[in-house]
Amino acid sequence: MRTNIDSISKPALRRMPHYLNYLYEKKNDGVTHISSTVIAEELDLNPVKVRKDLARTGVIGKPKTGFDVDELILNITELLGYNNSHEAVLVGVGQLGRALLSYKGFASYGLNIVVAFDTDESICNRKINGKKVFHLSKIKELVSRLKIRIGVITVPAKNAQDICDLLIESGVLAIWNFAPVHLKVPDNILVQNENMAASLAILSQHLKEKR
Amino acid sequence: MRTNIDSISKPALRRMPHYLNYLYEKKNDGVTHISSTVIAEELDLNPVKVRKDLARTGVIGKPKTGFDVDELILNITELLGYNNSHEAVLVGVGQLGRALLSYKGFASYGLNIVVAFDTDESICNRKINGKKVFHLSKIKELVSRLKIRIGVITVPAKNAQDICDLLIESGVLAIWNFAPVHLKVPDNILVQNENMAASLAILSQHLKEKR
DNA sequence: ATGATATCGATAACATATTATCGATATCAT
DNA sequence: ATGATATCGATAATATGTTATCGATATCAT
Repeated sequence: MRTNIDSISKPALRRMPHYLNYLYEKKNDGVTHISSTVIAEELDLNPVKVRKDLARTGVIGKPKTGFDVDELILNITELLGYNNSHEAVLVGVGQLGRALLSYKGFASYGLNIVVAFDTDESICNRKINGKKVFHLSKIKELVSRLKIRIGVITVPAKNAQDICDLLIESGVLAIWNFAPVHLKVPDNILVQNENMAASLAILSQHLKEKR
Repeated sequence: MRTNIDSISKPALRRMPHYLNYLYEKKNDGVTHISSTVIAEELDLNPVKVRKDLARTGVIGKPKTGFDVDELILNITELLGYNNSHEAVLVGVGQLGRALLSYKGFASYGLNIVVAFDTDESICNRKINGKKVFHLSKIKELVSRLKIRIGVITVPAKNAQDICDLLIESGVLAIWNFAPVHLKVPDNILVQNENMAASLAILSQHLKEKR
């Protein structure tokens, strides 16, 4: 059994950003302390689960008062690595790629897409939201020189594996994959699939059950 | 204990589109039969898990031969409701909204975004990818008249709850939420959060563990 | 035909995640 | 000060999801 002190379950980790959003809202409303009960209520979670998650951040709550909002925000932000921002590159400047490049919100999540790549000459050497688009042939040189660790894949399914390989060759350690394919990678590389189809499956199932 | 014959776990459901993609690839390569072992190998899953998932589709495999690819494709497609397409509306025609409107791929997932809404007059009454953008004030009338059941929310966080309420009032049963907030909804309504921040959390954690 | 083998499908063991229970403690009202 | 109460945090119970085991069966080679 691996009881790493630093290990945190993926489900728990995925909940953290939710807590953070919620806490920011509350802080904005002038709230300084909040109980796990209330959080659970408003986020439709089990209070015990919330307490467990929050305990994981190292913040300790006070009976009758709850947790210090600022302290929670600080620790969750730290835990999620939103402070020390990660630089990333994006490959595939289609509609979706463009949307992600234009999205200002990633900064607050500690992600900073610094450059993009595409094979289409007509898009290259432009800027989108201040980020320059290079031809794919430049990727290895740039990624390794800039020591980029995250690659975002927004190319068509059929090209995704090749791009993935290229990214890993260039030194990328984690891949955010928007292409609907399973990517083959070495053990030490993480692939996070952004899985629209899977979400749709759940929506569709819900509608089926309603009928 | 609820042992509904029709119930399928969410994790399993989320895996289904993966199988489907993979099976299409294989079919394309001329493969007619495939074993759970091979699928598991290539998708980095446990073979038993694959068998369980496939069993859930109703297809029965043959020892030594494996499962019939066409049959699997058919049944999974059915299970996921990709045949009887669901019509949806999208609210919030910003960068992301536009990208989703332009994405042709949803059709094959049984999702059809038919119209979009926004409050910005300057975007209204145009078409994006053949889908007309209406002013938000028209939403209730249109959604209820067209009997739309799915709403896609791509508005800023602060407006999301209001839009959500509006959609539900108009008769929507399932919501695909891209705004980073927790939406409060009645029990019978499903919210599927597309959770970029959560995915980023996992990426970031991986990088932290590498260091 | 017969035996070897790949594969299935069912059951059981295990791991993980969620929920329930309960004693301890800080705050608040009296 | 004192007692009532909300809340925490630890431990236990449950549920869910994953993995292992194993007998049964269809195919293939001899």
